[in-house]
This record gives sequence, structure tokens and C-alpha cells, in this order.
Amino acid sequence: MTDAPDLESRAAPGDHQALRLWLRMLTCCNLIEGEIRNRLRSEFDTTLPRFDLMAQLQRAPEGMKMGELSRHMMVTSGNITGIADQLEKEGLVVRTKVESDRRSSVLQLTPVGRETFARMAKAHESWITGLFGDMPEASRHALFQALGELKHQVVAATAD
Amino acid sequence: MTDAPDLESRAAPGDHQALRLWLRMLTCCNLIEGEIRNRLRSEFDTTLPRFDLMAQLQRAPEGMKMGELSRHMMVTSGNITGIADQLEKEGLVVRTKVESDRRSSVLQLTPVGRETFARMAKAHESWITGLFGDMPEASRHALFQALGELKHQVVAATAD
DNA sequence: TATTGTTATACTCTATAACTATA
DNA sequence: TATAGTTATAGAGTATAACAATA
Repeated sequence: MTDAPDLESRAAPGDHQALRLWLRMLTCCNLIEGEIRNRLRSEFDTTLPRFDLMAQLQRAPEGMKMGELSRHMMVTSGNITGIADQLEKEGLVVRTKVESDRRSSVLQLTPVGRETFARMAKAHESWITGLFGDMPEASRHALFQALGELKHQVVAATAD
Repeated sequence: MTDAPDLESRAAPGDHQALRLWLRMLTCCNLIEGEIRNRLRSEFDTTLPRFDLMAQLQRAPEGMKMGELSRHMMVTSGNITGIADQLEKEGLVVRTKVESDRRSSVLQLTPVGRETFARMAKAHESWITGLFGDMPEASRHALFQALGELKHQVVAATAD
């Protein structure tokens, strides 16, 4: 496994455990993310950011403002505008002006958008289950817990 | 934590554990990777793929062929050519023709490249240690083990 | 003045495909 | 024919910065 032909092979014998851990994590994430991107493309002709945006909206039946989406998806608002434009052109989302603040608009899934997202989300979940599902429950639980601690730390360490 | 303003907020109440696990893992990875990219840029004016390529070469004092680098870094050979061109222009790596197969060339770090990489790798390791280091040793170990299982599975599941 | 969202633009990263020179 | 590497190109994904409308 140490000589596996992938990014983890970047680790050198003397490297510390934290570094090996990070390389393994990065390799795992890149493999899974690439697979998800490929399948979203080939089966639904869409991209991960578009899927993510629709997933955010699905949780918010009352809709979300562009700025909220920008913060949640951690990308700049110009990019949200671009993704929203595409999805709106395809009839999957709709913009509505906010009365109380006429600079803002709220984005919502259309009925077609909801139906489309439901199909994608079902497939997406089955892909993830297929990739993670054979891990023993105890391992998945341990992973979830450890990642929770890690996320906490990283957020704290990068909050400058 | 469930309402943290990040990608993990994509998870809906009814989502299965595997999906929540994946979203948490993706969020962690993206946070860390973004931080590493920013610091490589601001402190060393370089990028993650360039750093990765140099890291591969540092492990191989005898050098590596372009095709080997392509396989290990899991990108197409055209991209390796591009990164190698940049690094060669800066005097960090050098191409050498292989006598036994004149189609091939071998890439090696130059002395300057080795020295430069050593500085970057030291900083990089301290960043990673800073981000992961406060986790209890037991959690890091659990994470490393669980990711090993996961990687195994994902490689098997995506090897079509 | 500050904020929301848009527009314009540029850069990184990656893939595909046509090409060359060997094998 | 097949392979190693190069070149050209296109597209995703992202950031920065200038801008208009509104607060």
C-alpha cells in the first residue's frame, strides 16, 4: 500500500504521522469527488457546484438570498450569480425580488427543479452508499467523530 | 454545528449517515486544501501541483519518467509536461534523455530544487501539524485507519 | 458610506485529441 | 502498430475588482 501509485506515494519514510494522515485523506477525497463529478456529468449533465446549490435550496423551501448561498457554499457572490443564471435558464430555479430590500433577490427551486433534484439526490446518495457502505459501521462512526474534531480545529486554526 | 455556514449544511435531516459522513469529509478536505494552497501561494509563490511534483521527485533521487509522474499524480501526461516546463524554467528540475528509450525523459530535482523543496516541505509539515496536531493521538490513529479502509473500498469500487 | 448583486476578466487545474519521434 | 511525450485547446471552477442600485 505504501507504494500505491497515487498521491499518497508523496509521503516519505521520515514524514510525520499528521502528514501521512493528510495525504491519505486528500487521496480519498479526490478519488470520491472525481467519481461523483464524473457521474453527475455523465448521468445528469450537471456539475458539483450546480448540484450543491440545488441541495442548499432544497433545504430552504422559502428560498435563500444570493449572499446566503455565497456564504454557505464558500465561494464569492459573482460565482453564485453565474450558477444561478444557468439554472434559471434551464427552469430549475427562479429569482424573486425581496420587497423589504430591493437590492436583494431570493432564489428558490421551481417544481421542475425540485423534481429534478430529487432524482439526482437519490442517485447521489446511492453512489455515496456504494462507496462508503461496505465499511464496518464502527469504522464509519469513528471516521465521522474524528472528522468532527478535525473540522472544529481547522475552523479555529484558519479563523484569522 | 449542524447549521454551520458551510457545505456540510447541505445535509438534510433525513439523510443517511454515509452521506453526512461524506459531506463532513469534503468540508474538512476543502478547508485544509484551500489553506495549503493559499499559504503555498503567499509564502512560496507556488501551487499545489508544483509542490506535489517536487515531492514525488524528492522521493526518487534517481529521477522519474514523465509517465510515472502522470500515474502517481493521477493527471494526464500533458499536464505533467506543463508543470515540468515551469519548474525547469525556474531551474528547480532538469530533464534528461533516457539512453535505452529515446522517447522517454527522466525528471530530477536540481540542487537548487532540492534546497527549495526542503524549505517548502518543512513549512508545509508545520502547517499540517498545526491543523491536525491538537487532535488526540487516538483520534488521529482512528482517522488514519478508517481512511485506509475507505481508500481500499473506493479504489475497488471505481476500478471499472 | 456600506452592502447586494452583477459584470468583466484572469488564472489555475484538468481533460481530450492531434501530433512527433521513437519503439 | 503501440508508446512516450508534446502541443493546442477547451471547459470547470474560482478569485479580484469595478460597477449599479439601494440601504
